[in-house]
Amino acid sequence: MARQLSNQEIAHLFYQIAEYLQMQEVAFKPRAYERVARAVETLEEPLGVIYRRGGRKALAELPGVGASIAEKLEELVKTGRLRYYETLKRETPVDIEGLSAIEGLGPKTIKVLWQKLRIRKVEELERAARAGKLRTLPRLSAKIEEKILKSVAFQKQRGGRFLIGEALPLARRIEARLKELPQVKIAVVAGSLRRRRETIGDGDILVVSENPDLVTDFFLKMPEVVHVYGRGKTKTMVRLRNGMDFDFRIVPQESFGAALQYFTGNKDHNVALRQIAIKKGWKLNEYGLFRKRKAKSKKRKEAWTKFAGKTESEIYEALELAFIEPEMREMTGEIELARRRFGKGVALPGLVDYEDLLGDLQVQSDWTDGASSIEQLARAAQKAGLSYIAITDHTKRLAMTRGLDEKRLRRQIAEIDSVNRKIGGITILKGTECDILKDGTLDLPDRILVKLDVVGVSIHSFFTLSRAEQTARVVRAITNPHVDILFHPTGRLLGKRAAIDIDMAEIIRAARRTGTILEVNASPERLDLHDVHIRMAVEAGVKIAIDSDAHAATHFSLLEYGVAQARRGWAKKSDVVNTRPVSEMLKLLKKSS
DNA sequence: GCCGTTTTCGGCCCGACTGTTTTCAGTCG
Repeated sequence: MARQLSNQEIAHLFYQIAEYLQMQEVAFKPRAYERVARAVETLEEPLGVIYRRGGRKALAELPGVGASIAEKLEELVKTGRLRYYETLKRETPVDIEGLSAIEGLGPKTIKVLWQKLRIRKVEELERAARAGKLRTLPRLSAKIEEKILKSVAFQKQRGGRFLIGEALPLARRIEARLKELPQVKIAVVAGSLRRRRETIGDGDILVVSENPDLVTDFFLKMPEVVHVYGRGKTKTMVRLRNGMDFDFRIVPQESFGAALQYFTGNKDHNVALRQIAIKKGWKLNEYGLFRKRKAKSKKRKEAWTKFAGKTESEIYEALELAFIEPEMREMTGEIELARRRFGKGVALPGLVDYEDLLGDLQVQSDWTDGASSIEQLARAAQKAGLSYIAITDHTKRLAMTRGLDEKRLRRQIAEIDSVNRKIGGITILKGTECDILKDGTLDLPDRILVKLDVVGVSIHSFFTLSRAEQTARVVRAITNPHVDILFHPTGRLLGKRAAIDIDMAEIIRAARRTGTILEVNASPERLDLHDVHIRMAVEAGVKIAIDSDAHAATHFSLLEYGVAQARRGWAKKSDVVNTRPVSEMLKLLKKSS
């Protein structure tokens, strides 16, 4: 049996196929392969699982997959190989991913480099550029050699995507600075940052100003800017010191809505909107929504009149769509939903809001690996606008954190009682983040769990059990009648540790059966559950809790990322238990039901 | 290669910037 390729690997393969086809100047096919690559990347289940359940037919039901691509996916799942790809690779045996990652290098140039200079990979490109060999080729020059060398150097120091926890604060600092300029009417973060994706490739910021030159100068003089890729009247692209690329766009006031819509994306969502416009005989671009003007004379070839574009909602309205929140614009069914909801005055689907959280159900204190005392945490939470928190320190199996045993937890319970008496206006709940042991039993006995208000459980060991074992382990843990919440269900650490292999559909069914709440952990390197699983959970009627997992009094601000993640998972306020006052929230936990 | 609120065939988003160009190709988002 062939090794099972991950969805990510299959997507990479398809991206490469798209590049090869572009190289051959094949029309339209590249986009078809890219579309499937993007779809495969965001699937919640491995393709192999989908195939074993429903065969080639199930593959063909994926968006953008027809008969031909379904057959190729089947071959990949069954054999781990794809002859079509291998043929393309044989014809042009180049490191197409590495080379296209170089700024300004696309399939056409890569093809010429291979044909004329036999350049296959980045190191060979670098050597040829240094030797001044590229300038002998058409459309290339000494200047481009320099550009390529600079880009190669950038590539080496770049660490891929950035966590939203780093990228968003950086973008907001830039946004705030621009807003202080009297020439700037509006400055707003757009792109994947505005959609609050968990990781960010490039930053986007949109500005309305009547003095673009001056504002662009100001932007380029910021201390963070280390390189300028290009500068124009409306668009300027730079590299920042932390390695992140940043696009800066300036539009006139009357196009602000259209520009914000366009620069927020995502790409597929925008394409869908433009297609709707075309069907109505209109045109949509970043300047507005246009309809054809009646031709007065035949000499004027094309005349368009703008009739919407000042605000985003105007655009959606004109296209007969209910307004779609940025976090939902990922082309995963939001357009269809917006079409159905149009004109019914219903926001879709009424997402949980950034102001909605009243409590936080996972907080660690200095009793284990947190940095702040229970009292400090409570006061900081209060300042952050919360009316309750649960102290959920680790348990003894996690020895490196000095995890609590039954005895110390009893002492902590007494301590919480005393802090609760001392400070008013906020309720401190007694809780735990109890370790799930290898066999699915818990690190603390029931007789102490029953004393607690909030019992969270989580996995911190045996990350590599088989899917079946891992699933059974967690199902057993949450079947315990004292367990209220499953904390960070997949255990992933973005950029550091993969998610455990677990059947999330089964976990969601078990959560539904047992009344267990699933956590959306707001810590930027976790953001766990992720969006597709939140959506599955919410659709199944499972409640979620958005927790900061605070390890210090300053960490309650992280809750924002958890709310963003929940919104990306289409969660409503009513789906989130800690949007409710403490007494109501407690009623949703198991022991009360 | 995919797909259907005009279509099972004939379409497929659209504009900015760069460099080497005298009118545009390539790349990017």
